[in-house]
Amino acid sequence: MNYLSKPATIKDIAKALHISASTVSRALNDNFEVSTETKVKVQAYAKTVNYRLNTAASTLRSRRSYSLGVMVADVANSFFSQTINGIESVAYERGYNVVIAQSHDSHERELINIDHLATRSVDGLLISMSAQTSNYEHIENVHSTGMPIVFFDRVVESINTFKVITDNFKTAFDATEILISKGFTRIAHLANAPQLSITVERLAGYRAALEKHAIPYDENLVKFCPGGGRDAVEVEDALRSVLSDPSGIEALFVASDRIIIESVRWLNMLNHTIDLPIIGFSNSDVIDLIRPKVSFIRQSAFEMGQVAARMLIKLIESKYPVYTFETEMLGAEIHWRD
Amino acid sequence: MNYLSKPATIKDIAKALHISASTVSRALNDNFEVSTETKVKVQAYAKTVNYRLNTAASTLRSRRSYSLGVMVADVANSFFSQTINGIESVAYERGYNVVIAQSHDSHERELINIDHLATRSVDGLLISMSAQTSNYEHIENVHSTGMPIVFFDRVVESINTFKVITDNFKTAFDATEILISKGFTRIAHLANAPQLSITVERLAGYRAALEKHAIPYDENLVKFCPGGGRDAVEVEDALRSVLSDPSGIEALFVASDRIIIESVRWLNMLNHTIDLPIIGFSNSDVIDLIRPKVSFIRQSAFEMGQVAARMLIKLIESKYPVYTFETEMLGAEIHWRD
DNA sequence: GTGAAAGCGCTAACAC
DNA sequence: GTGTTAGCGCTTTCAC
Repeated sequence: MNYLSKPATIKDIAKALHISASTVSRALNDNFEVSTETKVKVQAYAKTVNYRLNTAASTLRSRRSYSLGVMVADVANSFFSQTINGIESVAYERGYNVVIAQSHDSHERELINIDHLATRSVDGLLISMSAQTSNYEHIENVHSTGMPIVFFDRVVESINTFKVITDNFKTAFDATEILISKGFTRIAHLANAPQLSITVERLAGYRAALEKHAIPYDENLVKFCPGGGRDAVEVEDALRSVLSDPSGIEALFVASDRIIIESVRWLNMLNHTIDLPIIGFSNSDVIDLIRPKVSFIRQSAFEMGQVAARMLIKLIESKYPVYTFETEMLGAEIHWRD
Repeated sequence: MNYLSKPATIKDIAKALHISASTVSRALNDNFEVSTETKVKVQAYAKTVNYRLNTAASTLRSRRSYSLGVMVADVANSFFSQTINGIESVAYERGYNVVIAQSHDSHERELINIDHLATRSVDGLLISMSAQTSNYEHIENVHSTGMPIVFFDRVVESINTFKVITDNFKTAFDATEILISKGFTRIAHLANAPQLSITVERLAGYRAALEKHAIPYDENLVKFCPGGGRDAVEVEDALRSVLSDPSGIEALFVASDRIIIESVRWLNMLNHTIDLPIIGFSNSDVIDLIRPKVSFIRQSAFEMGQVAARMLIKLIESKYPVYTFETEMLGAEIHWRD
């Protein structure tokens, strides 16, 4: 317990073992040029003195930090926490750390955090956009410095890089069609913030399904929640609006977890006077315990994290500049509950 | 869009402005010795060239990273995500970054992550122990290097530093007493992993309440979940065991969010043949929507994060070694639901 | 297979 | 109020 003793450095080890600092560095990095003998000796000694790499020095010199920055709206959101777990699983396996930041769907917070992450010497960035962002200058800024970026879930069309998304169009289409197959035609759609890529895609899927079945699209049945459902009042307003539609509604298609929760909460407050089939996007692990029952669409969040992390590491480790970028689409599972 | 151009350094700015690098550094750090004139000039120019501090260099030189490491079991756990938000709110205000790592309640993962965090040059650590940890050598190791540490929620008694906890004894006592006041005497207790501080404290509160009301303590009604409820089977086994008690049980006191969820899920699978009042610790924001209804104990998670962060920053910024440490206790709210 | 030397970008003592 | 200088701990050529 040598309290407050300065951590041992490579130099210390070199001195103690009567070899050069460069050899110690090589031995610790398992460099093939070093003899097994010295490697073992160095590594053993390093352990006894509780040696810890000074990442700052290493990063400064090698220009590699072996850490990935992740930017999500909220870690409390099940979808994102699952994505993070996917990212971590790949990152750790490949020798990378993960640094997480939250935008809380605020453009300002996102701006600051992207900047923090970028300056905090990460080797690359995994980004899912905040609901309140419609100006992408801050992203373009770091991207233009050569920082590798991969978007997931909520992407920016105009920035040319790797992206991983759910097949939102198809999934929303299928979900809407299920409602139609149950005989519902007056289907309200509670959407997320209008500028999000996922919002646009899901709405398009919903519209396409209506169209296919010759159900007229009624814009009064579509309500956006600019705060992403973060504000209970906006959800309440949206719900109230579609529920008071003169022609009535028969079912509800909800584009996000948080909006589902607030909708259900509000419906519960009305003491179950309204019986409305609900289907929506949710990766919550307790959605099955919530009453009234909601049917849900589960995205492949963990897998999305994995794919995104693999893309990013590929980008980081590429010896040559990458000019061709792919967008990978993942499927989702629809769980219908009567 | 000078694509792939190397980021500007302090030297570049110095050269362009015909001043020295140190003045630039001072100007960027808003040092009082620098004239307002040069400050403005430097900061303006820095902005035009999109200057970003190289944290690695800064940290290496100043031995300060202005970032706090946080170690929790799971960011998906509402209690922890709320704590993290509290930590962030204080950290940002005081100019610190937050780096989050998850143990997933695995001792091995915790070991690796503590090491990563420590080497990732954070100025201090906020730690909530994993459920599966009973050997604290890895913590003692980093602590002995002089790394400031603050424990929150799940603390290690034997390590002498600042700690923030919920008053688990009192809260568990009160909750148990509520059940008793409703006329229940056969109250089962589903506990978290036995080595966690919170488990011990909550169990003690439960016992004390029984004792006060002269209800005999029956160890058959107390079941631990070593995995912290991470494994549905362990919860199922625990439940099955107390439910099959020959003398029967009348109510359930559950010590953790995850264990509540798994309990409710299992009870639901039995098709509501069992009607059992449940009270438990939960910071979930959807606990009110779950059926059957559960009464819940809400900890001051956000506040706990704030207090812990303040303590840590105090520790970090202290000019002199700190020898007297406090443990702060926070209250919790009990929400009874009929 | 190992060593010597240079330097990453920044900060902070010291000088004036 | 500003400049000079040294060096944080590490990696990586270039020698041999």
